[in-house]
Amino acid sequence: MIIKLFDSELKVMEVLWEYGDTTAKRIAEILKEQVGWSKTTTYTVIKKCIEKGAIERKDPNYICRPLITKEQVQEFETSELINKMYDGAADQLVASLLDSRKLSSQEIERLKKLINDLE
Amino acid sequence: MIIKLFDSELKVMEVLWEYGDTTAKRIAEILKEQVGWSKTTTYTVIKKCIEKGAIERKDPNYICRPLITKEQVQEFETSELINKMYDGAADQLVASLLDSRKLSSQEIERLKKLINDLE
DNA sequence: TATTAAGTTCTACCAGGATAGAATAAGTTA
DNA sequence: TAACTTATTCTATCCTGGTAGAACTTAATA
Repeated sequence: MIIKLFDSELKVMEVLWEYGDTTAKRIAEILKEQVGWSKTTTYTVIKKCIEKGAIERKDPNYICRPLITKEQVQEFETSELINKMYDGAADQLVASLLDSRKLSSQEIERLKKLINDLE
Repeated sequence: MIIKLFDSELKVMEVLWEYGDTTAKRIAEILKEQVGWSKTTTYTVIKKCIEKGAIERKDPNYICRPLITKEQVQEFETSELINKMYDGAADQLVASLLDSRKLSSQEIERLKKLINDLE
């Protein structure tokens, strides 16, 4: 399933991913605290997420449950970046990362292991 | 230098990166052809790029010259993604790429080489 | 120099995402 | 059931990026 989430929607999803299934009320409290959102804002955005199929809310307790994982969104956003900035070539992105020294030596070690252990 | 380029600005920059230094007129022609932009739109966006320091235009021929490279923008956009979606950890992004099978086996081979040859 | 054409800027409109106040619905308790 | 609280939606505003028409300026040419 491919859904483009806006930044505001992402904020709501992140609460769910971090805190697990919970009520709209609770999400509102958390976002009030974290980013100062009014209760209404949170409810509006939750509604959008439900309409988009990113959240479902079933009786009896009206618990909000994410229908997409953080990994799915990561993948989607990453694909967008690759298409927009790297001509669709994922390896160019990695090459650029290695190149730009954005990775610490520990990270590089970890990746080296990852990639060599592949398949 | 850190500049956030909007999508429209990126279009102009991409023309410069691809075609090399050239006149506003030429850029307008290309973007007219490529994406249907009116001449005015192109000029407006070029102006924004100049104000932002992404393009310079010097006498006598009013040639537009990019002041930032595609690589810089790639790096910037990639950083944004990493911060937004991967808690600032670049290696998580790479791990996710390996995981999601976005990379062909050729690409993986190439990366394996790249990473093992590092340092 | 007058006329025309090309280059550039000024200004404005439009769409969409972010945000929230007021209104309404639903649930609770006396 | 009335009074009150809490949950939810309706509607609207604001802001910003994308886009371009009209006006203006500069250059070319008759």
